[in-house]
Amino acid sequence: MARAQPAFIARLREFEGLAEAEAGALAAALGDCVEAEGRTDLQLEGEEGAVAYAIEAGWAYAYKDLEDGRRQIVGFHFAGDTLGLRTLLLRTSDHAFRTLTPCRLHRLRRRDLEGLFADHPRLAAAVLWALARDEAIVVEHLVSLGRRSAEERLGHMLCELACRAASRGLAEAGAVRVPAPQTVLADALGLSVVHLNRTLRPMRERGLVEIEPTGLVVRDLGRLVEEAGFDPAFLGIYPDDPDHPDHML
Amino acid sequence: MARAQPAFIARLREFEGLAEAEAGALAAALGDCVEAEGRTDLQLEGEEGAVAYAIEAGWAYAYKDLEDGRRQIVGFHFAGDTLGLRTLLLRTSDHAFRTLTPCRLHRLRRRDLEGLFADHPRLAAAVLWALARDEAIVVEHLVSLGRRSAEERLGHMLCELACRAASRGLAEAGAVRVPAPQTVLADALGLSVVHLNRTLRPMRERGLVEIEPTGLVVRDLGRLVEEAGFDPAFLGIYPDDPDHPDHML
DNA sequence: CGTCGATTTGACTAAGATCAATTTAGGTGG
DNA sequence: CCACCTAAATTGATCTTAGTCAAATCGACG
Repeated sequence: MARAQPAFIARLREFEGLAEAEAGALAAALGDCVEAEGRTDLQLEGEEGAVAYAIEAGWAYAYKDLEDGRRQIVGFHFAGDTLGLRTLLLRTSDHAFRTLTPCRLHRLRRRDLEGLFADHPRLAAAVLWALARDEAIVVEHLVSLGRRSAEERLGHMLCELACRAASRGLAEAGAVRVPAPQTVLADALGLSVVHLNRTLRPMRERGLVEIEPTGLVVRDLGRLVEEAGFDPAFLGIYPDDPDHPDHML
Repeated sequence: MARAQPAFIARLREFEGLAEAEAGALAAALGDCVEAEGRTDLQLEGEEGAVAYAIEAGWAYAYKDLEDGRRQIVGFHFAGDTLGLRTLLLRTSDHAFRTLTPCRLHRLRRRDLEGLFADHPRLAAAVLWALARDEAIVVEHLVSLGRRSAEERLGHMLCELACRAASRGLAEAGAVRVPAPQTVLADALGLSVVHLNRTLRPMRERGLVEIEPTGLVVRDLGRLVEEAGFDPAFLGIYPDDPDHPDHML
């Protein structure tokens, strides 16, 4: 029985014209899905050595804990994204991953990945591209933390998340749900929960976002993008081109 | 006449056992060096399309300007590092590069890189590794900006730079010179120059660093690493292993 | 009904920014 | 050699942003 193509492969193919054989080999390496509960840490070490994941469904995030309990969230990931690939490549484990919602994940073992690159070299180039794109997002996040005010950071991050999610079809009725509690958003933005909450208020009053028990909902992405002065170019997304597959909302 | 191996190739080889043919092809693609003056922006577009650089000598940094003049420096780069590779791969140009000192650079054209990956697929894996390592550094920087105090940030960044520089043989008599004025350090750390200067003072008084006209000099890296609680694991450097080639100072 | 985590609000504090001089040190021209 | 210029470094005074502490509220769920 033929199965639908894994989300990670679909995303790679948007960029690199992968041959059937390559896509097939990658699909074989991805194998079956594991289920993970919401709000749990993901294991990066299995019985067979280091693993990374390709997300099939659900949201997760990468974070780093400091010794004294402070925590910085590095980025959010969902269907089509990869988790821990860098860690797998570098053989270090400098940070951790945690689910926000229940997730369906493909395991990626280092051994399999190495074999894959040896047999299908173009896959290395494709993964290289995926990694470059992830890094562009991290860099933009870094710029926000270094030089933008709380309000600007929040606006930019919500734009980034909503644009990415929308471009992968995760918008519901024109709205994008970010299934993260405020504690998590605060740790991503380098803010205290209290200050995040206060920064959020004016945005809620203007109808840009809404807080629901299941997470924050971006109600008016267009206006948010405009008010935040957000430029989605670094995402490789083209929101103004209705003919482009990434056109959203 | 045989020339010494470019620094970038030497660095790749530390990690991936590249065959002679691969190293030779990469060396051919790198070609001759360009000279760049200190304190000048690097062009990312040439007559032949987008270019990136592999640094042979000198220091440079990647930065992003915001509309209103604020600036965030993303990272510092020197011999063996690459500049603009991500931009080249993604075909976007979301930030810029500027030299600190006079630099000797190899140009890397997109066309050449694509041909290289097609002919020598293991090079794609090697570059993938280099990119992963760069990203680990960016992530650590991001954590600093989000959750560490000015003093902690400064300590960590100096450790990172000094460890990296030392591991590539850029230490002089046990000291590492970071050829950056305080304005640049401040923009990297997300601080004002005034506050950076004040944060620097206690470190100078304790003899950890020194300010000289040509830049900041890290005098006692060991103590700095200890006081900052810096863990160089994410750099892929092993300072405590005298047998390892990365052993420093 | 009670509990627990998440959210919200108020009052106060602190880290770091901003503004405004002043000093320093190299480099330049005379 | 000296006067002068400029970019960088330094210092003081004041202001703002965001953090901390503490308490109250809310909502889902057993």
